[in-house]
Amino acid sequence: MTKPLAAPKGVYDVVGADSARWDALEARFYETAARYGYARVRIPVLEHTDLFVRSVGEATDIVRKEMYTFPDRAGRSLTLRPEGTAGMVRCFVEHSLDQQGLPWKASYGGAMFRAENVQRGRYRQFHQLGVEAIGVDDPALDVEVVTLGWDFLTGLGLADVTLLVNSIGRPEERTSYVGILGKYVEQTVPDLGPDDRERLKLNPLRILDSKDPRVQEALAGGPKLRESLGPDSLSHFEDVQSGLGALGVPYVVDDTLVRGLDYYTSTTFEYTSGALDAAQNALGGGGHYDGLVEMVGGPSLPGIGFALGVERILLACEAEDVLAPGGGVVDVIVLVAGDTGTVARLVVKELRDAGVKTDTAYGGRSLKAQFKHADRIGARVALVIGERDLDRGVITLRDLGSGEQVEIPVEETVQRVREVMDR
RNA sequence: GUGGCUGUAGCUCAGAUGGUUAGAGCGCCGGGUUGUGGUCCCGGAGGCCGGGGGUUCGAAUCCCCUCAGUCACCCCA
Repeated sequence: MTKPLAAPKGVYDVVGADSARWDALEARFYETAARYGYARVRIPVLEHTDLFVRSVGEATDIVRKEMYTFPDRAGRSLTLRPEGTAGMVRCFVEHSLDQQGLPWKASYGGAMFRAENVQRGRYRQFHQLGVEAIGVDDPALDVEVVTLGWDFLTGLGLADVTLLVNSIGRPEERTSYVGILGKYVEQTVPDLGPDDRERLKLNPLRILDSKDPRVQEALAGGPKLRESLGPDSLSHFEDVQSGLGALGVPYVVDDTLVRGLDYYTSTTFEYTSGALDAAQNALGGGGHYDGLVEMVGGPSLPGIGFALGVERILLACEAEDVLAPGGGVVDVIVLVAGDTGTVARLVVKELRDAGVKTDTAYGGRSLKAQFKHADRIGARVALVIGERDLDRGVITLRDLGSGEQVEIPVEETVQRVREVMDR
């Protein structure tokens, strides 16, 4: 016996009904995105490290301590993507997709990697579904993107979802606010904790997330980001809000909503679930990224998008008891009684060719055991290919739901099975 | 990365103060029904008690380390 090997920390297998739910979730997402005109693209999991350092931002936790980075055999530094937007923008730039009509609207999904400590709803390999719309600056496009995510989440049956929106303005507006804010906080709360001191140094806007009640109290009476925004930013944000209102999408303005990636500008938003534990309640989020395309080496074009966490959504669905897995793995199981294996396999093939999900019992076990197996895997119909019946040109069809059982001519198999399935 | 809690059969969990062959329920396999499941009855298989080291005559039980999970912080999906 070799030593049992387990999956590494923070990664896991998705098996059985969980996998079926996963498939259903993904299918719903891409279908929703397609209805909004977002076509699916597939981008690599591996990128040059520099892409993330430049786009996500050197000061972010992701880049500073959470990336899976390693040299390839030629010594180039590669990184397992910690998020999807950077790669999507790189794809857009690399293929000059701005030449194909703007905005470029695309959806994507897949595994992301961050070397964080593991918790429920937080893994080292986790999965996101997202969209990006690049090339046009129009508040109506913001509204479309935010609405798409909202439609998808609520369309799953989730009721306890809150949409938070904010505007963090242009970089220069933010810089001036950060200066005011930093001074204000330092003066009001001179003995800041180490966490907040670090925040102020590396990413001052995140002081707004402080857990220190004194800081929160000070912030309540302090300068607001909104007050540093220019008229363009303000009117853009107002248009977004009125656009959401016009479509009946409920939102909450949260002026402390600051996202952790450097490339965000202007509109930011987040979907949270009240059904999840407070610490891990974000289902997803996104925002505008107006300097990113240029930063990656493309033209100066704006973009907006979001990413949703598959694991978080699945957790929320579980908590709200929606997105129940559908039927069994197979509809029909073909059982063998006596020396009829050859005929049984032909019947199986015929059903499969006809598009019926079909399995059969292997291993030459007793009919009783075969029936138990049929029940176990959730088959709806059992066909018994029996030696005695076959002599008369018939097989036995049993409806496993009702227990009704009839003999049918073997050549009518597909047709009779369909009749049972349809009722 | 830091701290708390947890780790016994496929799953959920019992195993006071260390003491003989580590148990239950469910599940699985077989039989009762030589061709009939989901109910019932009977039987069986399946455990380096997460891993390593230590204390002890003796460790699932106590100590240390390690791995994994979980919760919180941090951060985010």
